[in-house]
Amino acid sequence: MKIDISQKLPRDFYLNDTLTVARDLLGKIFVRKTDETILAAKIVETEAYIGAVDESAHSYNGKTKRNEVMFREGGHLYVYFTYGMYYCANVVTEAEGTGNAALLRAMEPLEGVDLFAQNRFGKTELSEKEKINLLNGPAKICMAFGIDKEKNGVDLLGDEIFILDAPPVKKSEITVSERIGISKSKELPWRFYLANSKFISRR
DNA sequence: ATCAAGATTACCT
DNA sequence: GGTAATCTTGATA
Repeated sequence: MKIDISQKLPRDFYLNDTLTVARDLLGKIFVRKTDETILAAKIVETEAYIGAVDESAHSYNGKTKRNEVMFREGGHLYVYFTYGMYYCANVVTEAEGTGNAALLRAMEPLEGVDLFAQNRFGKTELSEKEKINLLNGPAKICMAFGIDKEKNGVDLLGDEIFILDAPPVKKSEITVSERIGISKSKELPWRFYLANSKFISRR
């Protein structure tokens, strides 16, 4: 696959309404580039977190040292540590100070599968089940891409981690549901995924 | 100062 | 289906 950085999503994409950005991220290509390697995957599942009204958002009770990046201008990467062992990555949305983001929940591997496999399982010969399991969860994405607290706050308009545009996904291919793994504001239908993807975190 | 919860995953039966 | 692992954060039970 050719990585064409002229296709990088512009700042304006991230400044839109959070639910719109979360939905429109489906089908886009998440990329991490280093000197030696390119890792790329298609986003197939996201969730929106909106601080002002959403009790489950980290930003609900205002800015803290942990969630400071969520309050930056849209287009930054918010990485947090949870359960004592995992990282999860979000795309910050809307204007500076709003405290909103879209959680990256699942992706389909495109480029750099051997490195994804090495980072996740310590080997490159994978079973069919392991291939499906490379990126089908928020913490798995961070393991496979090698994303940790060092990447918290990275600007997605930079050259290391960014998202490439792709043709819009048909509305009929998108399923909307309640979010996963939260205990508050469960009823909000803010999870978006590609209904026909094999790489969704949970059915 | 203390402590419960946590935007999860892997492995068990 | 169920639960252990593991530790930072932030509210103060």
